[in-house]
Amino acid sequence: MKTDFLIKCYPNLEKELLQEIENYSLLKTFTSKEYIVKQGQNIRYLPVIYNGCVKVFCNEDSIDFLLYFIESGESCIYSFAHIHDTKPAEFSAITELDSELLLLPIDKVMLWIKKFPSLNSIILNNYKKHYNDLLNTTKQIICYNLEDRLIEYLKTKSKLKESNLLNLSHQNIAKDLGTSREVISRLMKKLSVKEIVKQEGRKIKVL
Amino acid sequence: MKTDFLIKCYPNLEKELLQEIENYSLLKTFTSKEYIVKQGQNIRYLPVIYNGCVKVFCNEDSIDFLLYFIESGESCIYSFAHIHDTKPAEFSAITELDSELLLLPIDKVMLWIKKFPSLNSIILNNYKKHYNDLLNTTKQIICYNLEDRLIEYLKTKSKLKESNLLNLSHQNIAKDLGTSREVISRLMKKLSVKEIVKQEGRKIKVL
DNA sequence: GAAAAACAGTGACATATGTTACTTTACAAA
DNA sequence: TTTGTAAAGTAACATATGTCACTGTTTTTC
Repeated sequence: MKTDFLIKCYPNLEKELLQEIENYSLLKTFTSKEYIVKQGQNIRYLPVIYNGCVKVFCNEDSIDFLLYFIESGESCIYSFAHIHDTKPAEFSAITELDSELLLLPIDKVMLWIKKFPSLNSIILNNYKKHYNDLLNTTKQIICYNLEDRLIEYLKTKSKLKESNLLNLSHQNIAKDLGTSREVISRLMKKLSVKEIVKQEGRKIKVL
Repeated sequence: MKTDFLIKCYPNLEKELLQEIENYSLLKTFTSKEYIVKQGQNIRYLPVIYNGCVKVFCNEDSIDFLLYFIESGESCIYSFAHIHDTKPAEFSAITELDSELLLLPIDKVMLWIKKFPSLNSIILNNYKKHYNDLLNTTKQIICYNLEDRLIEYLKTKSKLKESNLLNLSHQNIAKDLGTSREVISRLMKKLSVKEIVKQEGRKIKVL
C-alpha cells in the first residue's frame, strides 16, 4: 500500500486520513536529477519523500544556490508555503538520486488539514524543520567564508551518500554554492594541502 | 478588550477562542529597544503585535545580523518554530519602536491549534510569510552586494518609519547588515555621490 | 563653556572572491 | 591507440569587503 511508509513514520495518523491518502495520492518514481518542482511553475502537489533524496534550491539574478536537502527516509513534506495560495514556486526541487515520492494534491491537503489534527501537526513540524534549515543556511552564508561552507557542503554530501567518496564535479559544487568553478578548484587545492579532502581522479574523498 | 484588534484583523476567529485568549493572554507594553525574546532563552509566549514594530535578528560567531522586521499593524505571530519543542530561541527579537504586544502562552496555543481551525490557518499563513521573508533575506545576501543591500535596508527602514528622514547611526546599520561601521561610512559616501541618500548631520535622508 | 564620549571620515593595506584566458589531465568513444 | 570532450589547474588581475590607525566632528555631561 502507498501509505505503508507513512504509518511507519507517523503512527498516529487517523485511519480515515490514510484511506483518503490511499484514494487520492500518487506514488511516483523519479530518476536522478529530475525536476519535481521548477521555479516559476504552479505547485499542485505536496510531495512526501518515500525514499531517495531531494535538493531544494533557488535562482535569483541568474545565480543558483542551494537551500537545503530533504533527506531520504525522512518522509519530508515541503511546498507548505504554497498550500494557501496559487503563486508559482519560488524555488526548484530536483532529485539527487533515484527517488520515490508520494504526491498529495494540494486542494485535498487543505481539506485534510482542517479535518485531521495529526496531519496538521506533521506539517507544522516540517515547516519548523525547514525554517531552521534555511536559517542555518543563512547563518552560514553570512558568518563563514566559502572555504568553511565548502567543508560543510562536502560533509553533508558525504553523509547523504553514506560514503566518503563523492562523484562530484567542481562545476556542480560551484553551482550549489553560488560561485564559479575556478574558485572551487582553488579552494579544493587548499583543502587538499590541509588534508581535509583528497582529489582522486574525478572523485573527491572526504577525510 | 484585548482581543478587539484580533477580531478586526481576523474576522473568522471562533467566539470560544476569543474568550480563551481574553482569559489567558497578556497585553504588554514594551518601550523601544526592549528585548521580547533573547537568543538562548526559552520561549514561553507567542507574541502577537498589536502596534509598533519588532526586529528579529540572529547572532552567530559573535556577528549579529538582521533577519526581518515584523511590521506594525500586521498582527504578526512568530516563534512558531518553538511551539512544539522547548529548545531555547535561535534568534532575538527587539522592539524597534514603543510597541504593544499580546502574549499568548505557548502551552495554551498548542491546545488551541488543535481545537480551532481558524487559529491554525493563521499560524500556517504567518509561517509562510516569515519563511518567504527569510528566503528573500537569504537571496539578497547571496546575490547582491552590500551597496544594494544597504539601499534595500534604508528603503525598508524608511517605509517602516513612514518617513524619509532616518535617525540611524552608521554603527547601527553596520550591525544589522553584519559588517563594520567604516564599510557603511564608505558606502554611504558612495550613495551620497549618487544622490540616493543625503547625510544631514547625524540623520539620513532617503531620496 | 570645557571636557568627555560617541559618532563619522578617510587613507592604506589585507584578504576573499570573481573573472579571464589559457594549459593540462582524465575519461570515453571510435 | 587515437582522438575528442569534459573537467580540472592555474596565473594574473579586478573588485568588494574587512581592518587598522588616525583625525575630525557632534553631542552630552559636568
